[in-house]
Amino acid sequence: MSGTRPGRSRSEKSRTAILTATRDLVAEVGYEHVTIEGIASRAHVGKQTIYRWWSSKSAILADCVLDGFILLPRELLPQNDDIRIALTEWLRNALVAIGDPNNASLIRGLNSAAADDPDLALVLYQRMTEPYESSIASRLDEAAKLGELRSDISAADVIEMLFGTILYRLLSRLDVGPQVADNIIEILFSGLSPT
Amino acid sequence: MSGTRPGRSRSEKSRTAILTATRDLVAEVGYEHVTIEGIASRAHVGKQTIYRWWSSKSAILADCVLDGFILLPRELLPQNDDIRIALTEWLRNALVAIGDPNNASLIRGLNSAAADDPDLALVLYQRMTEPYESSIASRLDEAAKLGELRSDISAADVIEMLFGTILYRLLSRLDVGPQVADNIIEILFSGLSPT
Amino acid sequence: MSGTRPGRSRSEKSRTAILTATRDLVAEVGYEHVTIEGIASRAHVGKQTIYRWWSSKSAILADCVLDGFILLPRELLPQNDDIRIALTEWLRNALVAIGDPNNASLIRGLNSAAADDPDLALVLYQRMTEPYESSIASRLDEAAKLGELRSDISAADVIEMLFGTILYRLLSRLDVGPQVADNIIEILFSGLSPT
Amino acid sequence: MSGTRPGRSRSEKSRTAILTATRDLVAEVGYEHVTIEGIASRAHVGKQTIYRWWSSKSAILADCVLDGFILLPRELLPQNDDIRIALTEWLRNALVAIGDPNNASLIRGLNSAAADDPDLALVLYQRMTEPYESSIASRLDEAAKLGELRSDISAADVIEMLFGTILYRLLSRLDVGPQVADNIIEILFSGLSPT
DNA sequence: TGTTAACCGAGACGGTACGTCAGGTCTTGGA
DNA sequence: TCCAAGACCTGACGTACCGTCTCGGTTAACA
Repeated sequence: MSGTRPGRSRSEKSRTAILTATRDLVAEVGYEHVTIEGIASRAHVGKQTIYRWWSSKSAILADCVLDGFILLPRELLPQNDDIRIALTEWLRNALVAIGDPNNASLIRGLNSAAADDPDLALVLYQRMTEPYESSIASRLDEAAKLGELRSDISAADVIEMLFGTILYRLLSRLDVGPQVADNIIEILFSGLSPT
Repeated sequence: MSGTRPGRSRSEKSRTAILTATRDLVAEVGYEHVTIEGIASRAHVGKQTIYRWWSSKSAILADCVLDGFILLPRELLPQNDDIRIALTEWLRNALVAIGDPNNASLIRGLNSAAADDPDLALVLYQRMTEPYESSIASRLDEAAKLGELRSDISAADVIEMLFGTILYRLLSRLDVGPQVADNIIEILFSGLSPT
Repeated sequence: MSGTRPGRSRSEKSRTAILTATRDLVAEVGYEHVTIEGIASRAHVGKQTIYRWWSSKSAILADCVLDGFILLPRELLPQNDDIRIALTEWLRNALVAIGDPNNASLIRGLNSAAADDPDLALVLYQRMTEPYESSIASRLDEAAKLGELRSDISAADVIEMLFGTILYRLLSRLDVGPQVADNIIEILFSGLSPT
Repeated sequence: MSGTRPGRSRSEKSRTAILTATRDLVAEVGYEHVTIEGIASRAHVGKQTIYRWWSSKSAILADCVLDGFILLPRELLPQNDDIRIALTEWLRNALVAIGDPNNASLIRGLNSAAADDPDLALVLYQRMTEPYESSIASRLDEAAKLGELRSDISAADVIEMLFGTILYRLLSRLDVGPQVADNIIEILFSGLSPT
């Protein structure tokens, strides 16, 4: 009653080589200029081995993300008492990380892949932001319970505004300097209305 | 006494046909699946005529934007006395417009083009958002003068947060329903801090 | 225990289809109007398959000749006791064969290919005339031994004059009627000097 | 009742420049690689000026020949008393002339043009060989009258054999050394039959 | 002395074919 | 059954020329 089939089993070595090569190539030349043949060549792998396990370039990239081959520097939310200071710090770190050309290329690549394969966009964006979201969301909820924040605001909406602002800066500019972190947090916390 | 060069002059008809075909194809099949040959064929134009005037697919798309062939529904800021109500209305309209599949495809296409050609991203994003930005910015400034808004906040930062949030929703989801407009504006105006 | 390289081996079917299509197209439209795309299309073959194995149009034609895909009607020298009658018969047959429009087109094509690719001319002309030459040369030598011909004359020179005369007629005229065979042989055997 | 039309008349300068450029290009790169654009560029002439007066590449080449822009070194038949010595000398000179790479290229080019445009072949070959033929033919006739040659042989046939042999050597070999002149003349005069 | 019409160089136009790159499939021999 | 290698057909790439069609400008005969 074993589920094992006859024949040679999948080569973990090839799988790893393919995902590594894909991630590196996306960072180096951009998603659009990555080719299956280029991946196969760099990974010392036959094209058929790629097509046997993945259906498209974006699917490989998706696995890169799901298997942790692509990992933005996971800036954990600093354990500061003041939620506002913690968030400012985190945002500034995130902007610095994104400022690294390698990371920026990767994000732009993921962005292209998502634009090309809308069904994939959900998976990609969720996995990319998930680790950050969970820590931020719990911190926001906690702060709300402590009365440091309004409690009638959805953490998801806040996070969406944060990530959207970061992504927009990345896509619309070549530089994504961290200097705006303070402004964003100020607006986010105090709002536009005069006091 | 003239600076005109010898030879037949550029055909405005061909130029228009190429830009129109490009815009339509991007909306129909997505930026990555648009081919120069496809554009030439649809525009009844020789490939060389395209390559004579543009250096790449993204350059054509850039001209589509610069020449107004791609124009998101230009939602003017409603002339409401209350800046907050006006902005909410505008954001809701914008989200509805972006919810139209045709517009969404175009934006996704522009996004891909920008990701592939970073030097172009600046032009693209600026021209895309320019008409909205100017009207919103002046309205924000005006409101700040009237004391309806804080005056120590950069309108550019606010606008960036608005557009970022919209773009993020578009890219990370298949639907971009207008129902979140209220939440966003609420956060933007009142901030997260408890009153 | 084998020198075979890895990978799929060359398709004999494609090779044959390409050579056949080339030969037919040269005969149909003339060498100059044959295109690689036309060959590929007629042979139901990818262009790359052609370029993988041949470097130019003339190289394909060379292989057509070397592999026997182009074969002028191999007029064997009639087994007549009299060398002169045999040669006259043969020359007349050759002129008739060359008079066939299909054959004439092929020869014209080979001629163009040779003119375009001098390094190839040698191979082409040798292979084209080889079957005739060997039979004629041996017959001439034999006749010389029997005292029917002068023995101080190079058979190669004689053959060259024969083929040259035929080719010249083919290239310089639209018709290459067989009626001159007698004249040529008469000159060749008896010479111009008065008896 | 004058036939002259109003308007600018044809530029002789352009016509000359076109024919010169064509002749030079054929000699330099070979007939097949000569392009109309190349001719226009080299002659500092608009393409339209070429198409206004000629219908094809081969037609230009025909005019080159007809107008004397292409002229093989016109080896006149030496005025030797002995027709045989005169012919040998002439043939040797002709083979030397054809041995010059520039001339060989031109002849190969004319040959290609003729192969491509059979209706043109007649004109081309006739004009190319005409000057030689006339002098040789008259000399042969004269010799026949003097009893130095058989009188029942068509001079045209003899000339054909001579030119055919030369052309064949040119096309089938890279070198066309003059050393065979004696052999050819010997065969031509004495024939193959044993004395 | 204009006017008219055909010429001229230049060069953009819609196309065809070039030779190359990559896509996704199929076929080798070997693990 | 998987694997690396690599040939296969397909289709798009960006370029070179084709033959045609404007451009502004020149040049001759006619009015």
